[in-house]
Amino acid sequence: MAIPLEQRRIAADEVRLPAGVPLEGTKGRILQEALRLFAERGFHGTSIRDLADACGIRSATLYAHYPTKEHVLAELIRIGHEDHRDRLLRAEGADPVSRLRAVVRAHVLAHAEHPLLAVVATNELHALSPEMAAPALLIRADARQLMYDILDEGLAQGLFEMPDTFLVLNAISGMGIRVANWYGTGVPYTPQEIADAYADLALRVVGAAR
Amino acid sequence: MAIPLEQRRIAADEVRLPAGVPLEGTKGRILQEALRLFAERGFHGTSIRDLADACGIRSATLYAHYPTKEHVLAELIRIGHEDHRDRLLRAEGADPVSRLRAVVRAHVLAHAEHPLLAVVATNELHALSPEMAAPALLIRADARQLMYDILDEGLAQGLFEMPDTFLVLNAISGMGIRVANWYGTGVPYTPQEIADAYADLALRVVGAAR
DNA sequence: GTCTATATATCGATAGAC
DNA sequence: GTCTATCGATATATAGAC
Repeated sequence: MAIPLEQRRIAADEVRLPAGVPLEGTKGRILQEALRLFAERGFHGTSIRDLADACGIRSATLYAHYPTKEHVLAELIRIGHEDHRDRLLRAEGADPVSRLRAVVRAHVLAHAEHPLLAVVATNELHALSPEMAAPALLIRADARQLMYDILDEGLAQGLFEMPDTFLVLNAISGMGIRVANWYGTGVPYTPQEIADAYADLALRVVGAAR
Repeated sequence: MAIPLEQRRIAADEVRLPAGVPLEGTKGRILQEALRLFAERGFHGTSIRDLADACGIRSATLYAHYPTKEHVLAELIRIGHEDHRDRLLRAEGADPVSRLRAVVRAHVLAHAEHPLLAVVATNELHALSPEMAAPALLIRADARQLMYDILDEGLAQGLFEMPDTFLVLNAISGMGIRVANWYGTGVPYTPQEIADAYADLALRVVGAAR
């Protein structure tokens, strides 16, 4: 029986990876099918044979491309975190208001344009060994600091008016993260529209004078 | 090796269930250990032997209390959704502004006071069969409608000013859901303080005149 | 209700032929 | 690089004694 849309971890169907990720050949196929299955069922809910079946190969063939199942997950999580980081680093603005707008847009776009990847990166990190998870944790810490800097600067310049930086950062971050879960089939907005709307909401949250 | 805090799915440590849930005896012990393990590692990442070991019993003994592992998860998800629903139903207010404040407070409190339960209810629903997931889906739909009604009424009365009800609802809902992931050890706020702060943020998000 | 013992299926991963 | 075949470990769940 098909799982109802509301029960799924993700509303999106389309399997998509950021530009530059090699999709050719069996290795690319494995990565895409792993993305779909890990997003839908989780890492531990997907067997090596589920993955091989989805790729149209035998399970032993997987090991010609990846040393273990965990390495496939680690690769997806690396791609997801690097894509998110690169988007944030490209987000620029002349002042805290426009910087916050740009960063929130980038954050939301990452989750709306690659929802499966974002769900895996967010929700399956715990399945990695601490050694394999470490690079993603560094990227996360940088992203967090980047957002803190914007909020602090907006406060210092008297542009923002917030009850608490920590809580506001978590609120803005969290509402973007959840986009990956609900954006997909049947949602009548483009990722750009959602990003724009959420950037406006973030500016309200920080109390930016408008 | 212990998993670093930042890699965990949850920051909270304390295993707690809502008032009224029976905790006595082996059955209560199983429920509490399952809550801890399913929140930390996920349903598919927890074996029946992991659970039995945590309870200090043999795996066969589990089946004297629950017919399958899935039934243990279903029970936790039922408790989580019913607690959340009951909190929302108790949230009252004379006008849309105070109703929204009360509902957001209740939503956030549910996630901050029972973060493990909320993480399991939110993130492991997909692991249930559609039949066992159905009751939770009904409760979710009701909660969503309840929030929609408040936003619509606030708009109709000219108290709120929003770009889009759907996006705003998802934003407010999402920032509360994520509280379950980050609230816990080392966070220097009480659930009440977070709930109050997030209620203020939600009022900013809906553009409530203040 | 809890145990020992085990049935049966599936797990991740490997060996070796082609 | 892909296959067939299989290893050894582990999965969920059950049978039957106490």
